[in-house]
Amino acid sequence: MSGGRPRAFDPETALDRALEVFWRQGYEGTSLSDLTAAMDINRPSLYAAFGNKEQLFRKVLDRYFTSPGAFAAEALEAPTAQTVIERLLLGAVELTTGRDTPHGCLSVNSVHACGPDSEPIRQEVIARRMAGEAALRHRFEQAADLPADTDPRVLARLVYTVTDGIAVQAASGCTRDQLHQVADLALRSLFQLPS
Amino acid sequence: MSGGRPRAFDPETALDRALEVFWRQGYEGTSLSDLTAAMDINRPSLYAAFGNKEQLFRKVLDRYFTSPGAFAAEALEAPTAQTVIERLLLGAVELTTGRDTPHGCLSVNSVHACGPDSEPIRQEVIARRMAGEAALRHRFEQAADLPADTDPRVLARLVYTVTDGIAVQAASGCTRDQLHQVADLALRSLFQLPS
DNA sequence: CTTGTTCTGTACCGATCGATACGAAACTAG
DNA sequence: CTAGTTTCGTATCGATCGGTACAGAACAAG
Repeated sequence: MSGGRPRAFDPETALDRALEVFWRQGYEGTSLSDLTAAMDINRPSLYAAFGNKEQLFRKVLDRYFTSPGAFAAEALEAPTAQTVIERLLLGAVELTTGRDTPHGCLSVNSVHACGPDSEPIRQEVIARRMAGEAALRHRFEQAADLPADTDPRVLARLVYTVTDGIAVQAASGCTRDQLHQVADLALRSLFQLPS
Repeated sequence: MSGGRPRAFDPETALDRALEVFWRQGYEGTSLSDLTAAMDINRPSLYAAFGNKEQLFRKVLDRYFTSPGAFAAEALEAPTAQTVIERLLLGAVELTTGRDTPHGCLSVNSVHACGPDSEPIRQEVIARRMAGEAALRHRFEQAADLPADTDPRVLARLVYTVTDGIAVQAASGCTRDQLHQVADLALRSLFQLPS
C-alpha cells in the first residue's frame, strides 16, 4: 500500500472539458487528440483514468444528464401535466441554446452517431431516451389535468418529439428567442390557451 | 473526339446506392470503402465520376430532396395551411420510417455531422433547411385559414421543429404507427380538432 | 537512502482515413 | 491494323485514427 505519483489533473474538470468537446463535435467527430488537448492531459493518463473513448463518453453522458440535463428529470415533479410540459420545453430551449455551451443536445446528437463502430453508443443513448419517455408517460398517467381521452404514451412521445426538434433547430442555428416563441406556440396549441 | 472505354456502371443507380449508405451512416460515418462497396465501383471511378466525397454528398443531397424528400416542396401546393401542415407531418413520418430505406432523415442527420472537417457540409444543409423554412413561411403568409394573430414565422418554425423531432424519433427506433399517432395529436392540437 | 507504486511524457503500434499514380483494358476514329 | 481517349483495377500515398509500451518522474512506506 503506497502513494505513488499524484495525478496532475482533476478528473471532474477533465470530464467537464470532455463533455464540452463531445457536446460540440459528437462522439465520432471527436478524436482522442481533441480530447487530450481539451482536457489538458496525455493519452495514457486519459486511458488510465477513464478507460477508453467509449467508456469516457458514457461517463460524459452521466455527467450530462445529471447536470446540464437535470431539468428533464426535475420537470416531472411539477404539480400538473401542463407545468411539466412547460418546464420540459422551456428547459430544452435553455439547454440547447446556452451562451457558454455548444448549441444542440448531446443526447440528440448521439442518436445520429454515424459509423457502425459507434453503434453501442447509439444503443445506450436510445435506451436512456426510452427510459425518459417512459417516466414522462407514467407522470402523465397520474395527472389530473389531462382530458380523459388523452393517450399518455402518445402525449409523452409528442412532447419528446418537440424537445428533440428544438434540439435540432438549436443545432442548426436557431436562436434562443426564436425557440422560445416556438415553445410558447407549442404550449398554447397543446393546452388551447389564449395567445 | 472519340469514344474511350465505356463506364461499367450507371451513375444514377450508383448515386442511389450512395444515398442509401449516407442516409444510414451519415456523412462522417461513411467511409470511401463503404461507398465503393455499396456503389460497386472502384475508388478512382468514384473520383472521376463524382469529384470527391464532399461533392458526392452534395449530389446525394440533391437527389434526396428531389426524390424521397420531394413531398416537402409539394406539400406547399396544398390548398390550405392546415392541409400543408398535414402533408408535411405525415410525409415526414413516411419518409423517416420507410420499409426499404434507413430510418431517420438524411438532412437532420447531417445537421449533426460531427467533426470540424465536415463543417462545410453542415453549413450547406443548414442553408437548405433555412430555405425550406422560408418557403413555408411565405406559404403561411398567403393562407386564409390561419388566425389573424398567428405569426407565420413562428408557425413555420414550429412545424419544422415537429418534423425534425419526428426524424429524431424515427432514427431512435420509433415505429411508423407510433409516429402517425404523434403526428395526428400534433395536428389536432394545432387546429383544435375534435379527437 | 532503497523499494514499491502510480502517474507522466514520448514515441510508437497496426489499421484505416480520403485521395492518387500508373499501367492495362476497352472503346471510337481513321 | 494504329492512334487517341476514357475507364478500370491495383497498389500505394501521407495523414490520422484509437490504443499502448516503456522509461523516467514523483510520491509513500520502511
